[in-house]
Amino acid sequence: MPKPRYQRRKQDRPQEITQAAFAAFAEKGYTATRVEEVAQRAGVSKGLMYLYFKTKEELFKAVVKSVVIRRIDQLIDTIESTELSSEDFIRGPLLSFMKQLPGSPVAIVIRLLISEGPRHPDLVDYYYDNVVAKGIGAITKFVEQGVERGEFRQSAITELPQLFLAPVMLSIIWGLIFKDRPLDTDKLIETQIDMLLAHIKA
Amino acid sequence: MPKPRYQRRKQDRPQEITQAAFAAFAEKGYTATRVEEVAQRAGVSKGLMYLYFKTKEELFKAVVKSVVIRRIDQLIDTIESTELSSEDFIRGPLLSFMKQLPGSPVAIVIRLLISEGPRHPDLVDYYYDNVVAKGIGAITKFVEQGVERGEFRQSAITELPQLFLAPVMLSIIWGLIFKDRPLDTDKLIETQIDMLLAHIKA
DNA sequence: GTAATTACTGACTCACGGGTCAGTAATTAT
DNA sequence: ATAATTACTGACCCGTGAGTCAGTAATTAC
Repeated sequence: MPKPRYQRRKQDRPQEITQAAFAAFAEKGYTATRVEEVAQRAGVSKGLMYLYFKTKEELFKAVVKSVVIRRIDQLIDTIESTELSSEDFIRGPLLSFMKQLPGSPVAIVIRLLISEGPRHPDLVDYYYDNVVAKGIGAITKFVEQGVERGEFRQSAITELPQLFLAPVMLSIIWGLIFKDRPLDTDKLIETQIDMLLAHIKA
Repeated sequence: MPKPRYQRRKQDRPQEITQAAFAAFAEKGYTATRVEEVAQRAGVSKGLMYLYFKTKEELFKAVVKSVVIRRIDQLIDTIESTELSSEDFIRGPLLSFMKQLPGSPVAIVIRLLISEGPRHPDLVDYYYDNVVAKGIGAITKFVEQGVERGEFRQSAITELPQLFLAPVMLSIIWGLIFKDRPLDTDKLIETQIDMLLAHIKA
């Protein structure tokens, strides 16, 4: 028969389904997304969904974990191996990293965690440990490095690495709520970096 | 009969119901909250809910609108009538205002708008016009006032009033997702103000 | 007091969507 | 080819919760 109605693709299904689910959740949020709809997007039947994920909630967890950015590990590696001065590193690689966050999947994950996080403390822990703590830790370590090198002075910022992330967070939330209203997120982030550097430079 | 089973209180019901609904939404979010539960909290039957609000969605809108902080108008009035220098005003009334936001109902509304906003563009507009635009406008106006007075110099910050709100936003989101993990939001906000002032003082 | 009014109740309906499973057809083994 | 295996389908089940409404009792009018 020339037209098999479907192919067996056990290997690829999970990925394809989580990808489809991520797209759907991004558009409608977790609750408003129907399992049937994810199935359609992934090109499978509703029944198959439940062969790969026991429940909708389990699918949800798989989706969130699937977008844990490994880029953060990249960034940490870069910090450790860079030969740039602290300031140049901040104005270069770190700034680029920060600028792309508002448009990245991280924004969606933030939305999902705000909506559904309270019902999934384990997921929140997971994200905190693997993304937030790492990111905060990297920034802290980096600032301390700058102090050791004599480029930066001691200041409150060593204990408040969140100040680097504040404009990123605002940009993300702004984008989530006020999608269409303009905001120059790049300039916002740049200006914050300017201020921070002015504040800690030795 | 000494024990009437209920009292008729047409006047107070709407308020009582929206208050109960706000509390419930704050705890569980919109979708996970059952109309029946709000009814119980408000001490009325489920049926009565529908005499005051045609649908659950309409109740939702009423709730969000009910917490549109009039405090923002207060703040604007204060700006216009203050005799403090620009810096003193920022370090005083404005700082206090900012510090109390993360623990205020605004945080809840942010959560609700992130979760449900995409399905209620009119509500988003309403909130933007009556809270965000006003707040942003007030800060902008105030900074410009400082420039006119010669206290501040021209800078990118005039066009980026969101820099004032960035640490507030981060504090709010942090509180929503990582409820229990400590963050010194007051210090975060204070330090941002310090930096901003250092950056724009003439 | 009694009647008229209406705020309020709670048992009901019904659509919706998560989850199931007997059957089917693609694949693999023989 | 044929049988054995199993990835996959889609019609079905059933709990849940939004929304209804006929009836009830508190209030008001007389």
